[in-house]
Amino acid sequence: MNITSKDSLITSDEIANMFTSKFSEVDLSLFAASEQEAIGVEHFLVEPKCNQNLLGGTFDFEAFHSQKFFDVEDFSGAIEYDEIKADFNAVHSNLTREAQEETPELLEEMLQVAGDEVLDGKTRLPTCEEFILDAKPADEVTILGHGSCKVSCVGNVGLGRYSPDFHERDSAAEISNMSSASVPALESTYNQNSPVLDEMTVQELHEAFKSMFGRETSVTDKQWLKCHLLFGLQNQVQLDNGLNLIKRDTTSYKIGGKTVCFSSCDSSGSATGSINSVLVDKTMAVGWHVERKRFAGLDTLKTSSEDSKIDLCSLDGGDEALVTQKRLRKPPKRYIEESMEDKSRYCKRKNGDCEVVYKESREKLLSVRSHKRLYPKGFGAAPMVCQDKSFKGSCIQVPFGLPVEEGHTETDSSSWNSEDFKDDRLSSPNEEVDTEPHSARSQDEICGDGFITRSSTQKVSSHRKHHISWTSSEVMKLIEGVTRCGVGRWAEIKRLMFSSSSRRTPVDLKDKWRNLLRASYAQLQCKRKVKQGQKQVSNQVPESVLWRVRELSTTYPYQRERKFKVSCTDSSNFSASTNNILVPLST
DNA sequence: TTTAGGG
DNA sequence: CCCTAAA
Repeated sequence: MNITSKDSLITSDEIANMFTSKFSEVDLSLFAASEQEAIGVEHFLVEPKCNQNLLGGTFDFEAFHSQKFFDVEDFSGAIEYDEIKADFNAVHSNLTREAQEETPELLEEMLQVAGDEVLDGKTRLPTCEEFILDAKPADEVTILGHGSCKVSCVGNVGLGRYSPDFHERDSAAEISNMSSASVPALESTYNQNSPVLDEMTVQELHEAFKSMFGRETSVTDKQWLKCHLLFGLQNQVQLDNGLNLIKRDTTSYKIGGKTVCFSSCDSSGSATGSINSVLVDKTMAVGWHVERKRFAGLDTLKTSSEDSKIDLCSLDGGDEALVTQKRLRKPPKRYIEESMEDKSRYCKRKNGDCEVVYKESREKLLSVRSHKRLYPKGFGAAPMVCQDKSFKGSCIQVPFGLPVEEGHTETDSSSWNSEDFKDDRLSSPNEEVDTEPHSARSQDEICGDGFITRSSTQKVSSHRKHHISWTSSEVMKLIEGVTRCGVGRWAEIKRLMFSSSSRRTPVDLKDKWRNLLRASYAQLQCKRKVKQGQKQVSNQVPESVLWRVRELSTTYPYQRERKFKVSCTDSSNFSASTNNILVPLST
């Protein structure tokens, strides 16, 4: 069942529209704060009934799947990162057709979450958004908008449980999980609530609410307060646990002399899921399933190609929060990894450099959205990454430049010295500091395991290779390899000449060759300009070697660098270059 | 997986 | 040296 009509195709732009203008027109009360919190309460409290109806058998994903009411593959496949192309109409019709007798309205409502009917939906939307918006100060609401709220909802509520599966496009599994596993937990947890919260008076709950969300509330409904507090608490757990940024066994809140603890199972176990689900509106099942797919990357940090990025930067006090959706270049994996372990706590604003101070509660709520913070490509030299507090810092800034390589000194020309380059073992005595155990003298094998020793000295999980200077022997081997195999056959050269060296990859060889070529060319330039005062820039590599490089480059010209070569020096008397095309000397 | 090329 | 695209 793969009827993807144009009507059901919702682009992100449309969603944005729907969530700003139209949606707010439909029901502004959803975004209201204190005075209308009652609405939130109402919606919130209504949910269980609705859920029971839905989940009591009427709406069963498993059944749907098995009965082929819609094709799960198509369903998941259609929901791509930037576009939601799911065939909601088809789903909708099937669902309603099937279950109309029982709770047609509820189904209707539920499906509107995902379908485009959401635009004119008179019925209320699931309370997840309402809830979160409701829990925020009013001044943020308009800025945040609906889409970001979605993210928060998704990120906070559901991801932890499913994160391990995100990379698999196995919607069937997820869906069946949803119908079978998470729902019972959800129901029970919801009804049980926290005993600690039960004991608390309304005043204490108010206090707790204030400390958690940073504002007062006029609502005196205990249940409502408890729900909100639970939500906040589970946010804590979620952040600490589900996102795996930091592992903590318990998350505790000091509330009016009482301490509410939430234990969190490590590594996103199912228990987390139950906690997560406490406040999830079950009618969101369809809706946020879709959304979740869309923002899957938020949780795992496993960046998959280019997906919708939630660009958020919360400013001091949270008086404004910019939420933009951008399509940006994905940051290098290393960048992310280094970000994760960076201890820096500073986050610079785009235009300034004020340190960001989050309010606790807001930070928790927002940070999930900012979890996958990306930087614009041309953003300057200091992209920023806002992370949640689990990092011990609101934001971290990772310099774009390469990490400073401590303790390594360039080998400079000493490796070549006046000696010929055959004395590779003598070369660059400072090189083996972290690489080659030169005691093992043999010219080829020295490279064999140096890498291992280096890895132990590296920062954990930083896959950045330290700069390893090329030794004269390596250069010679490279040249030899090029001589034999030709330029471009780096893998072969690697196999032939560097088989024992785990630290030089074919790409390295390629890069080195490119550098050599440049060096040789630069040398030519310098030479031609007979500026005696000019120090030989390329003194790292003996001229003879560069000559050889040039020779080879004429023999095996790079298409691209062809314009370099030959030029002067009568192109040597290198006999082998019989068939080389001597490019006429430019200028 | 390898290669080329940009950064 | 890293990253990505293309093959």
